[in-house]
Amino acid sequence: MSSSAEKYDVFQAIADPTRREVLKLLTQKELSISNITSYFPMSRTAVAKHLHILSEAKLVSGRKVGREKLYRLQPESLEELKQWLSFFEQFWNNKLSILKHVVENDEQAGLQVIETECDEQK
Amino acid sequence: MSSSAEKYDVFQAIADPTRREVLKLLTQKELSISNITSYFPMSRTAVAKHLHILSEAKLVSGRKVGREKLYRLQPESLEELKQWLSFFEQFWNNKLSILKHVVENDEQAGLQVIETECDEQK
DNA sequence: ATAATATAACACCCAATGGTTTCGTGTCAA
DNA sequence: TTGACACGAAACCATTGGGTGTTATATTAT
Repeated sequence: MSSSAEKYDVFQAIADPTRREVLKLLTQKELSISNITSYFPMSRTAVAKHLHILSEAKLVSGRKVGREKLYRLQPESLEELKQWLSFFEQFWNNKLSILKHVVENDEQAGLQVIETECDEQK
Repeated sequence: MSSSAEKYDVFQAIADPTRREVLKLLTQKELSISNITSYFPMSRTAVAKHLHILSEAKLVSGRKVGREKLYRLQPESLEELKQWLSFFEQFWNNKLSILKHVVENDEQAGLQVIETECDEQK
């Protein structure tokens, strides 16, 4: 690891529950690696690796303060995720309205009904 | 019964570029496995595995039609991702002021509280 | 200076991932 | 019925990821 090229993008970075929890922690304030480690049942080295991955994805940034390294959130990088999501938003709003229609007419099976119901081909 | 013990959640499902591409394809219309495979430089089995993962994450659903299995997008599951994202949204434009505010008033322990707490722009 | 602390840098292990191929089964069409 | 097609399941393999521990280095405190 420790490659110069970035192997991790935002999508991979947030795929891990531990890393998502770290991000949540960092919304509070800057934290050192050891400090963050105290919240998790794993070694400091493991947490440092997670932080390195988050750092590659530009979701956090670390600055050296004395002998500690303080990490802080860099939430702007989540913009990429938001934009990716917005592409699908139109589709699932559409789906939800259809779902509502289905539920109104037949309200037993819910989500599973839809897959045999609406099939608009382009 | 909301199923149980799913190996793959939404976050892991979208971590893979191939799977994201599959989702994009499925926004157009239902597609069979072989049809989807034609878009990728990998075997049909590999694509089927990706589809299985997407299915576990409830991002797609498949129905058998004759000897084909047609997959369709199930974008409602992206709602979970959207909600996760919305938690951080409040931080990435005015993160400095909020961060300062949080540090001054309260320390940790309130991770879950914060999402209902500070949603006002300063 | 010395000791204690915090992080970095490695080497190593195990499990999971992502791909392959092969084989079997059910389905559609001559 | 026969054969091509679409899929599923399983075995298999290479690579990577996340975990461990150990050691090294730099900073702070005494």
